[in-house]
Amino acid sequence: MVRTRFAPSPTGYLHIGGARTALFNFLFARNQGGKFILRIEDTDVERSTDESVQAILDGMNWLGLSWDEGPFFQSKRMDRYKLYAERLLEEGKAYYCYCQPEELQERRERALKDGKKPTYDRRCRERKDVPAGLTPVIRFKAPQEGQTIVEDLIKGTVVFNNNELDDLIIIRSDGYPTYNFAVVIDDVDMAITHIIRGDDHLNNTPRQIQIYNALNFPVPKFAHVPMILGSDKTRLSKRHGATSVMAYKEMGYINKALINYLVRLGWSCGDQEIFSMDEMIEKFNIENIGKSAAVFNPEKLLWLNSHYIKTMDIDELLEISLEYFKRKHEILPERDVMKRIINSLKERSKTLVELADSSGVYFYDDFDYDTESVKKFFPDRNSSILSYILEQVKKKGLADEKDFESLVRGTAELFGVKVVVVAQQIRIALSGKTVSPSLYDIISIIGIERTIRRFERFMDFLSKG
RNA sequence: GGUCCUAUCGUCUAGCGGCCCAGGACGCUGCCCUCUCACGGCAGAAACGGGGGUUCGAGUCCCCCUAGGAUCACCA
Repeated sequence: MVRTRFAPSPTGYLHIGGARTALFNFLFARNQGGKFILRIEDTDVERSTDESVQAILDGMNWLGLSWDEGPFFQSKRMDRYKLYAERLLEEGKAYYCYCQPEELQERRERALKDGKKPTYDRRCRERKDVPAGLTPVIRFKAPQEGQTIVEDLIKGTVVFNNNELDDLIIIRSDGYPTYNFAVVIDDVDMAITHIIRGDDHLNNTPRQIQIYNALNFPVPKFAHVPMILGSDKTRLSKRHGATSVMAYKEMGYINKALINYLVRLGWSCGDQEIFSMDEMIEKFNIENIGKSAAVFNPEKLLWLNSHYIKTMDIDELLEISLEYFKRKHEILPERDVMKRIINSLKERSKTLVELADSSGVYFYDDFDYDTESVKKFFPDRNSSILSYILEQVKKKGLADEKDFESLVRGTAELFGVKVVVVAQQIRIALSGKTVSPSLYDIISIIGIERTIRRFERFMDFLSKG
């Protein structure tokens, strides 16, 4: 049975890179009929916060990445790490080290200055005495000869010389385990079969394999996925814009669009660009994950978002866009009117924020008139075309869109002007601008009464010069 | 600096020795559609980092160079 995991440290929100790692783990588990486990790596007491834990959970939930087990917390598993550290100690595979952080730091810097490798010199390895007043750390006795080989599902076979790897600390002086140790114990306890994570961990992998070996644990399969880079090809960070998953929700992105964007960043399935969650699960595989880093491209994400806005079921679109409309307007019309509003706006909105922002024309009757537009389409402030149309509407009403169109065309012909001119004059009267949704959409949604009022208000405005 | 990873249009990518004078997508440009803005449709510009091999044949395999990235903590 395949078991994968996502193991973030709660030192901030769920970011784009983490979300993609989580997604790949999720998809692989689902594709294989396995389990997806969530684990919080909070052994760094200084930097871990409860808010971050919540932020990560929120992000996962919004993206729809549901986990089967957990969340497990490393901070609640201290006895497990202690147990195995002691076992290594007993078997002579680990030892106490009394070197203090300051002196280690100093030695590292000196080595670096002399152009040497800044590795730990193993000086406490054979130490027998117990210095008073010093709390020790526990170090892993790493093999000094031979090689450690990582068989990576994405990168292939990667060979590390053991003399490159030093005796890493597995238990800190405060009793907390370090990452490379805790991660091994956890993955074994949770029976993880496939470790899919960012390739910034590739260099850690041989150390972890050595610990698996020392403890006689079976080594899981590794798949190191390439990083996500910013537009300047450096690691994606705040400098490149929003990196928090929830910030994208704030900006009006749809979870499905973000997921869809993320899955295609580093993974492909022929020429297919659009994937539903079910399709992703069905088609996802590790073989088609690329080997090189990918640059995050906000334009493509925006395109996907607008695609989902355009093609999404209207009821669903209404549901998810409601909160954005509520942010913008005190009261909202009833459901079916909202649907018509959204339908008229969705073709020209790339985000849900844009969708809500562009809805003003349906909500307010007391808008300002854009001076440039008025100047352009009413150079002598003549409202005769509008008053003719108003007259016709009052007399005959408007049956449907066809009716409206023939009225506009008929009017254009009658006054000897282009259809565009008539349309734009109406548009300005109805919206104050030269850009708006389709005229008949506006008229039919706000109703004939408000349409007439807007006409009269504008003609009044014109006459006052 | 050591170690490790990577290298096809600006970007995401297809390509797993001949189907490639390299395909798709975003973006860009032009045209069409059109009551504006959009949507949509059509067309176009745009790439195998460089050098050596292997082979009848290389974007595809090997080596070197170059360029990016990652990592070298009592962070994860």
